[in-house]
Amino acid sequence: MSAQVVTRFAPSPTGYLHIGGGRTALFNWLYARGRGGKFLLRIEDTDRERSTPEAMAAILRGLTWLGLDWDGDVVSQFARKDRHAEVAHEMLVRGTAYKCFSTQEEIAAFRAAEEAAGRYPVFLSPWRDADPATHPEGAPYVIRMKAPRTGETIIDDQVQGRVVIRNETLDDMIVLRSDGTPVYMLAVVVDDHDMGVTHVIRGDDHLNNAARQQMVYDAMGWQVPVWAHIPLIHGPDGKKLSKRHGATGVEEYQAMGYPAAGMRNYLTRLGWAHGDAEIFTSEEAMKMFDLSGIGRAPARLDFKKLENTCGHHMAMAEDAALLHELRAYLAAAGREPLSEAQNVLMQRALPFLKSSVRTFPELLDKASFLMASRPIMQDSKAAEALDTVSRGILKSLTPRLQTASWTKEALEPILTEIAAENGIGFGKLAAPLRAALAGRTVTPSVYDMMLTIGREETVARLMDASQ
RNA sequence: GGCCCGUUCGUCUAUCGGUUAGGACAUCUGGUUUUCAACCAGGCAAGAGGGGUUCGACUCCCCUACGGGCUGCCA
Repeated sequence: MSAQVVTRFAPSPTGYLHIGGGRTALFNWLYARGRGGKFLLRIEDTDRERSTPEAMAAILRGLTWLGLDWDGDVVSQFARKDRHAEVAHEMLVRGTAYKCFSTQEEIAAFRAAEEAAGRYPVFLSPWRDADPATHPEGAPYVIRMKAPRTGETIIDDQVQGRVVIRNETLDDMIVLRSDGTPVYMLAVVVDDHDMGVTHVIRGDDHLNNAARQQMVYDAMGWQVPVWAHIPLIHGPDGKKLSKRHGATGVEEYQAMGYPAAGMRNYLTRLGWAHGDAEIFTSEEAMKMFDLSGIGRAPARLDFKKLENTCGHHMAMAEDAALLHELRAYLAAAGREPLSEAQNVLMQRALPFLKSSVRTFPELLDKASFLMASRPIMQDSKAAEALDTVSRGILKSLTPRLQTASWTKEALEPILTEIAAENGIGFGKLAAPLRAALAGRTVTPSVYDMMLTIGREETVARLMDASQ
């Protein structure tokens, strides 16, 4: 019987949810959900200077949009500071940590001297093995971990493999500051242990830190979690993803109109693979996802593929869910909401509209014929299609539409007949029809449009255009 | 500077010592079509460089180059 899997996502609330962070959260979610485990959320807000409630709210919004639900309450790391301090003092008792009275000036001087001598600037505290009797009374101190000076620390990473770090390159890191507050490196370990985290899946910028953290686990006699350090996401030019590449925040992608399911699929495949699987639902991804499928090289963002993936998910989506997400998009992008009438028409049009669009803006563009209201304004190309002859044809068409039953089967013969009577191909008839119905030359099928807006509106638009 | 990680088509990747190095996106060509898409068929396209190990290396080892990360009383 194996213990339940517990993963977590632990962002710092210093800004919006970064796309890389979103993917890290996604991997943790997928791994836990696919194994009946728990996915926890912890906010690393110990840096009081940079942490803001706005940032925390933005991160939660980002995760929610991505569809990543977490178990239990959000844990505040700052709120657990007493527990962290307690562990630091327990390390003191165990003899795996010590009080260090060195001032920052002394440390800086030590480092400068080491560097000048061409050695590693690793600080070696003179208080490491000092007799407590020699401790200065009432002087401020930090608690440092008594890290092994020799040998090596081995991180058995599920993605990076066996990483060996020589202990001499690591210093006795501070676990508790002189003001009694814990340092991140201690807080993560204590929190992960207390929360029962079994698998730590995070960015590989923490790979080196893992060695230090593992020392804390060892010092406390706690079980080390399974490590999985995933590569960061890069911009299209291969450099670290930053603002100049465009969108880096998850919420920006929502505002650009990418469907969340497509975003999840794309992000899952970015840096992870399972054979030739490309398009899949989250449920399928949960079944397939495993740590061994994660690549070791950083991946670049490719908007073309993102769009393509989103296109598949648009087509796969259920109409009701898609309509719901469309309205959420409109709100997120600050666009005008659908009117009652537009909502009804949209429901009718979604089945054929969704099959050929990638994003919500594209969907709305294809739906412009139902978003517009009379009189329909023609763009220049559409106006060209409405020459005198065409207007006459449209005019002769309207009486027949009045009596036809409103199905594609019934309309098709009427339109082909009209085209034949006028000695033109169907294509020549479709152009002015498009212009009259949508005001453009690029539109969905004329039948789909007519069926969507209905007989009355169709006839009215044709009459308008034939004037 | 030191330490750690990485490098297969333009991009995401498969391969886990023996393959015509496969798939997807993009791109190009053709087909279909009432327009744009979508769709269908096909084409182009890759193991960073150099040394080893081996009967045989994209796969294992070393060096170099390039990219990234860490090196804080930040997280």
